[in-house]
Amino acid sequence: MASLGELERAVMDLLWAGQEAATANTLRDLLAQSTQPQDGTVGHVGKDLAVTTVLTVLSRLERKGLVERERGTRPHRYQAVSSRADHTAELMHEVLGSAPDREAVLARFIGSVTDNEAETLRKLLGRS
Amino acid sequence: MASLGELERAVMDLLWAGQEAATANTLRDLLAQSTQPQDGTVGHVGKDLAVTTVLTVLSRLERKGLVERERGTRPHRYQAVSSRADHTAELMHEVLGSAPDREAVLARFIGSVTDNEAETLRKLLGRS
DNA sequence: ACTTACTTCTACGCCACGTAGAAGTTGCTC
DNA sequence: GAGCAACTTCTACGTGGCGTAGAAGTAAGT
Repeated sequence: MASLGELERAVMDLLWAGQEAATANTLRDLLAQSTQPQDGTVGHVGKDLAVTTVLTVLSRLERKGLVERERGTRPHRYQAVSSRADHTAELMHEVLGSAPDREAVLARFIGSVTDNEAETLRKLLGRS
Repeated sequence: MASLGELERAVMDLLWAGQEAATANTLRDLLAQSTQPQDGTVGHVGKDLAVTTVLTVLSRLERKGLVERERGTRPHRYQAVSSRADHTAELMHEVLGSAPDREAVLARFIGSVTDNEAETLRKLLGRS
């Protein structure tokens, strides 16, 4: 239940980027903009999509529990359920969780982490 | 390019479990056995598959770079390219890699790790 | 040469996802 | 309060991955 499609990911990226809940139309516009001349934004460059397409995707994301919508307001407003960092961390746990040899995995994982990140991890883990 | 199907995963589990390279037939038998009365093995319980099915899956796994085969021997022998731990760790890096806020992700990640694992991680990270 | 074991090719059904039109609903305006 | 405009829901189609396997091709032993 982990992976997202390309468009789904693009939408999530937008939702994660903006702090406010967004409408389908807003998202459609943002998705269209992303392609403009000098594009800085990543992802799904400049798709000019129908609003219904965005809505379909949002529904699917809602079904997957990644997005929730306020049904009260007239144009429903959508927002990510959890932050990107939370979601990614959860994904990592999911990947790790399916392993019978968690420690071995962690060993490999740590083994191929950058020095900076190792330092970060040490700090996060508190003093040994 | 990450996720595996159910059968693909079952096959990988077998390849990861056995240390020797295996033939399609062997794998087919192992997949069939797994269902027997008192099953201990996880996964895909007791599918009685055609050998061609297993071969198809193995080809796909080969294409994905997870498996390699010796073409010399007459019944080709298949083996996992990397250990399960390596593969899982790689997956974790993949998940993490797609995040612009790696540190935040790591923070969340270790925030929800068991005490034991935190301890393991401290050991793995060693002193500076 | 014939049979037998093994491999490759081709294929079908299902489901996720990108994509969107058609149909239904709600709220504003005259 | 009837009609329009905006919005949502329903339905659907094309593509591609995966489970599944038969048909066709190839090699190896008798």
